Amino acid sequence: MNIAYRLPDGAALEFEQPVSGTEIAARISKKLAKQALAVKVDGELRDLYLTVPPGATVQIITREDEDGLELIRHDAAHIMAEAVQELFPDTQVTIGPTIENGFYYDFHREQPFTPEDLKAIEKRMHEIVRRNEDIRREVWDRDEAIRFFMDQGETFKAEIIRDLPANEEVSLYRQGDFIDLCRGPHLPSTSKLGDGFKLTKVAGAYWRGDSNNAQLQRIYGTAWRDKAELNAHLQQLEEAARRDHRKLGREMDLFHQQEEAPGMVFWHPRGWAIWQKVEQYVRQVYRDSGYQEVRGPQILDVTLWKKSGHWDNYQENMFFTESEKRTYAVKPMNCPGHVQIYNAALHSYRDLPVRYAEFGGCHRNEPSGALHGIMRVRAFTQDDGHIFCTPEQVEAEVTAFHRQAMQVYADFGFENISVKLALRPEKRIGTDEDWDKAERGLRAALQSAGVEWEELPGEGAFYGPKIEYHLKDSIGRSWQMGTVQFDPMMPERLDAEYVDEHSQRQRPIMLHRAILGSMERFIGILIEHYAGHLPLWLAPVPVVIATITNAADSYAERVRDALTAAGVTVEMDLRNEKIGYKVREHSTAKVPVILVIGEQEANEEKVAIRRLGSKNTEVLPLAEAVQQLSDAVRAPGR
RNA sequence: GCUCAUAUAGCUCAGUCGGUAGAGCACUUCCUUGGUAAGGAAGAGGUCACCGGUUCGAUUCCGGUUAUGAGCUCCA
Repeated sequence: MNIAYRLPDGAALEFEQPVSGTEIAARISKKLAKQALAVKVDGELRDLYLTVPPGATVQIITREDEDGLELIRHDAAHIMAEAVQELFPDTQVTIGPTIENGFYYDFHREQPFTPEDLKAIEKRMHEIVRRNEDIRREVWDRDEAIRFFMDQGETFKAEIIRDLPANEEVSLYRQGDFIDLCRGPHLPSTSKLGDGFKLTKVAGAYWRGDSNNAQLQRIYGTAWRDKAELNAHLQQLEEAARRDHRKLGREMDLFHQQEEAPGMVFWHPRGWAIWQKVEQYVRQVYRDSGYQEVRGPQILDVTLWKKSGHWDNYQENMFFTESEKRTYAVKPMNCPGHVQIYNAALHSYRDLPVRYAEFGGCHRNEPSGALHGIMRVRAFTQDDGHIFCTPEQVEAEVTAFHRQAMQVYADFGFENISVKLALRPEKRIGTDEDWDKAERGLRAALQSAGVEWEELPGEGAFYGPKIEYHLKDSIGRSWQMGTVQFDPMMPERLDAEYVDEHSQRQRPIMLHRAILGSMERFIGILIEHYAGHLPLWLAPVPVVIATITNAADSYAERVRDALTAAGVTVEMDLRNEKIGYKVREHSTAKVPVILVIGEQEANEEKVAIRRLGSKNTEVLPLAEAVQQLSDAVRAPGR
C-alpha cells in the first residue's frame, strides 16, 4: 500500500503498484469504469490503459466532459480513415483533426468520392464501432515508421513524420488492421464512439493549406455524444439554412443576383429601403463624430495606383478599363481618392484631424470561388472614412472610433463582437520600423480603450496593420464588419502634408476606418441575425394597413394619412381578400406591424395592432397608435 | 483560382431507361365583403442555363462554357 493517486476533489486512492486509468476508474465506481474514455494526468490528457505515474492527480474523462467530446470527434476521424481504407485501398491518408462540431480527414485518391461513397463509408464506420476494436498506442522508431509508411505507399504520412520535431516521440495507434500516425490520446476502443456521428460533405483542400500543393479530398463529419445531440445539431443547421440571407432576400423581395453580373447585387425597392435606413443612420453618425462627407471618382488613371502601391500589391484584385490609350483602374479602395481631396488644399496642424467620409463604391475582382450571396461580392459600398492626423492624435482618434463603432453595433442589436489586430503581411510597403511603430500605435489605442483582442500575424493590409471587428453569423461563420487601419505609408506615397507650428511640412498619419465595412455584407448579416424579422426602424415596410371589408376603406385612408404625417412609412392593403389571407401574406413577408381595420375600428376611431410573431392583437385609439409607431420607427439615438 | 456537386415556369420541386414536359404556390380574370397565417372557379405561363458532339431524333447521353452551392486559398 504505497502508491497513491490524488483525485480532483482532493481524495487519495492507494494501490500496491502503479496502475492504469482503467483500474483507477474501476476502483472509484463500476459505472465510471464503463464510462471512462481517457484520463487526465496532472492536467494532461492520456490514454486510459497506460500506467499512471505514482503521485499524480488523476481525473477520469467521460463523454460528458468537453475533453471527452473532443476525443469522440478525433476518433470519428480515425474510424472514418479506417473505413475509407477498407473500402478504397488505393487511398492515402494524411491528417484528420477535430473542428468545431466535428471533424474531417484529408485523403489522397485519384477518383473523387461520391455522395454514395460517403454513405458507404458511414455504414462501414458503424460496423467498425460494432466490431469494438481495441485502440492501442505504440511508440515506433522514427526511421522504422517512415519506412513502414513508405512501404504502404503512404507518402504523406511519411512526410509528416520526417517533419516532426526531433525530440518528439513517434506514436502510432493501432485499431484492428488499421495503423495511423497520431499524437493521441484516443478512446480505448472503437465502440466508445457510439452512433452520434454523420458524414456531411466532401470538399477539396490543399496539402498543408497551400494552393501550390496537391489537392486532397476532405470528408467532413459531425460527431456528438449521442444520437439525440447529433439530431439537435442537425436541426440547428436547418434553422441556419432558414435564416440564409439569400433565401430571405428572395422571399422578402429585397434583392437578386444574376449570371450577367456575378458578385454584384440588384437591389429591389424593399431591399433598397433597408439600405437607405442604414445609410441615413450612418450619415448621422458621420455628422455626430466630426466627419465631412466627400465623393471621389470611380475610375482613376493607373499612374496613381502605381504611386499608391496598389499596382504592385493589389493588381490581381483590380478591374481595369481603357480609353484613348490611357488605362484606368476601377477603384478597389477609396483612400487614394480621399488623399487627392486632402491634397487639394494646404493644411495647417490646426486643421487636424481632418476626417473625410464616403459611401464609397468599390470593385474588387475576387476569385469566383470566393463569392457568397451579398456577403462576399465584387462590387460593394463601404461606409469608408479617412482621418488625417498627427502621430500624437492617433490614440485618441482610434479610441474614439472604437467607442463609436461599439455604439453602432449595439444600436443594430449586435452584442458578440470580437476585436482582432491584424499584423504585417508578407506583401507590404514600408520599413520594419514603420510597421513596429504602426502596430505599437494600434496596441496602445486598444489598451486605452480597455478591450481584449486577438492578434492575427500576417493578416494586415499591405499599407498598414488593422484592428478588425468581427461578428459571428447564424451558422457560426465569422464576418468582418468594421476596421481601423494605421497607415503612415499612403501619405508618404501620395504626398499628403500639413504645416506644423514651426512652418515645417510634415506627413500626417492616415487612419482608414469603416464601421459596417461593406453595406452589402452588413445588410446580409442584419437579415440573418434577425432571421428577416427586422426591427421597426429598419424594416423596409414597417406597417401595413389591412382592411377587413371595404366599408372601412375611407377610415383606413385617414389612418394612413395620420401615420404618414407622423413619419411612418405605410402600405395599404385594400384588396378584396379575407383578413386571414392578408395577415398570412404580410406575416410571410415579415412586416413587423399589421394594422387591422374593420367596421368596428372605423366606428370607434381605433386600430387593431398585430405584431409579427404574436397571435394577439392590441386595440388602441388611433392617436395613441400613431404616437407609439412614430416613436418605434425612429432610429436609435435620434 | 482549385476540388466536388448542381442548373427544368417568378418561387419550391417532380419527370423524361433519348420521342420537345408536370405539380403546388405566385400571376391574370370572374365569383365571394369574409374578423387575424391560404374562400372558390377558370386561365395564362417553359428554346428544360449556354455552345458543341453522338443520334433519324437530345431537356435527357458525352465534351466544353457560364453561373450557383459546399469546402480550400483569398478577403470588406
